[in-house]
Amino acid sequence: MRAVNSAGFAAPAGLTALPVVLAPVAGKLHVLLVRREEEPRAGMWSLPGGFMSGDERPEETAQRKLTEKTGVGAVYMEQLQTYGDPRRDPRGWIPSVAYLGLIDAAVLRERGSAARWFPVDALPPLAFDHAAVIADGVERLRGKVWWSNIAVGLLPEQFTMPQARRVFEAISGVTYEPSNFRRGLEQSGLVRATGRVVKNGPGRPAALYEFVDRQPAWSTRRSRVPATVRAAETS
Amino acid sequence: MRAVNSAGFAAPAGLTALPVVLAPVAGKLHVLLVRREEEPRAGMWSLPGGFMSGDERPEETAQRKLTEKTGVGAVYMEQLQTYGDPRRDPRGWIPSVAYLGLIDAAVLRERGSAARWFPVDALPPLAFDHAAVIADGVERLRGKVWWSNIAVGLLPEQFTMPQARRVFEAISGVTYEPSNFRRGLEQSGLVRATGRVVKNGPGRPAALYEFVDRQPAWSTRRSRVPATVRAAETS
DNA sequence: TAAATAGTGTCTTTAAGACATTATCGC
DNA sequence: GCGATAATGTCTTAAAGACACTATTTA
Repeated sequence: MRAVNSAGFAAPAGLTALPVVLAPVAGKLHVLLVRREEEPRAGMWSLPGGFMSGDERPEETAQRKLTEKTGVGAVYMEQLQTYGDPRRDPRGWIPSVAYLGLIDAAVLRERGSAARWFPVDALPPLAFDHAAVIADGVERLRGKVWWSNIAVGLLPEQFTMPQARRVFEAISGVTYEPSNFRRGLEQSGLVRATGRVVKNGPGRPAALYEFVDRQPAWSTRRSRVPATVRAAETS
Repeated sequence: MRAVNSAGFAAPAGLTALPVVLAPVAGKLHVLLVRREEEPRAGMWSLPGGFMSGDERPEETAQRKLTEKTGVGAVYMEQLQTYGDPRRDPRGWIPSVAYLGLIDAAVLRERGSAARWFPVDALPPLAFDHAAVIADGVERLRGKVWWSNIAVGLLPEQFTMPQARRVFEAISGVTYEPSNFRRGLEQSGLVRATGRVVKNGPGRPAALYEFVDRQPAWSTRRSRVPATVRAAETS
């Protein structure tokens, strides 16, 4: 499969959007996969990508493909990177622009769709280079979760500290000491108490928190802009 | 300008590589720009990009275009992101894959080429969305410089602490207290002393350091994988 | 009241910022 | 010796980890 544009330059045979949709399920980070219905690699598990059409922005394509194949949209979507090796797809030169999508796991429950959640540390054989793409998505999420409000995409509008803690634990794969977790998240400046509490069964009721910002934002905690505070004179 | 591939899908009219080449010059971070020779936007300053050919990997194209237009290659090159809005280029749907390139500023000295260094905080009017692309490159460099050995691309093989400090200061735009800078860089685990020293003029001779790793690597300092060390049991 | 869960307080260790002091060069 | 530059040491503050303790619910 080849393509040439009207000016004679080589052009890709197509451009695909490739959403890596992550969510914590049962305490572990999972990724959403679908079975490929067409050749090549028909029957294999893969990310729910698809061709871009050139009349919408790439993020829109990623969202649309996701919705078409799963019935839901992601709460959060950001670009990861582009995989453009000409030999990555046997059909020809087809670069993929990968996206990281996050979704409140409670929303999507594999409702008969072709999509299924797999733990990111126990993936089935995957088509193309999708295993590497997933690894990049997981790394991005782990790297940002404490420094940005990216977890907006994984928690309900209001949540308790233990709830947030379980989500963070699923993401990073470590166990947080509850009081230190609380202190860390409060000092991040990303969340605030709503004043409300919820009671679930026995135990002290939990206070409800919410994100200060639901648009992408960074923690107020210095992300290594240390140095003597005397900023270099901006000449 | 349009393109259609042999399977009938819409395809981009072309795919360009867009290197954002940064280097500290005279204590300030600069970016390498060229004058556009062709329409559209002929005569405007722009990043030294060019069309990918489909027979090389995108990073190779970025390096090649850079070398063609400036006579030198970057020491370090990593992908930033892809700008794929169909309306970003008046010629048609032409996504650009942006790369961050780093170079030892001493190497390239605008040797009559069409390329020129501009301070990143005093850019001329730029073609297309290149101003935003440069901003993304600068942000990536600033965000990584303390946490990875990305500065390998900006320093000679062996360097002194004051030398490294000046580079870091140019990147971040702040002034570091020398002894704290030294401690921070040493504790990063990224560099080691070679045992050699250099004398330049008056003053105590400076010890030479080198990067432990010249391939991309992360600082050993915890990048917020805090939590109780008892990692969650990997089941 | 006991078990369960949430939240508070505090002690210790480590990293970061400020700054004084010492070391080694050219002249 | 003196000025210049590099390197070391130390005091203070703030963040991170461990852990004991208190609070509020259901049964």
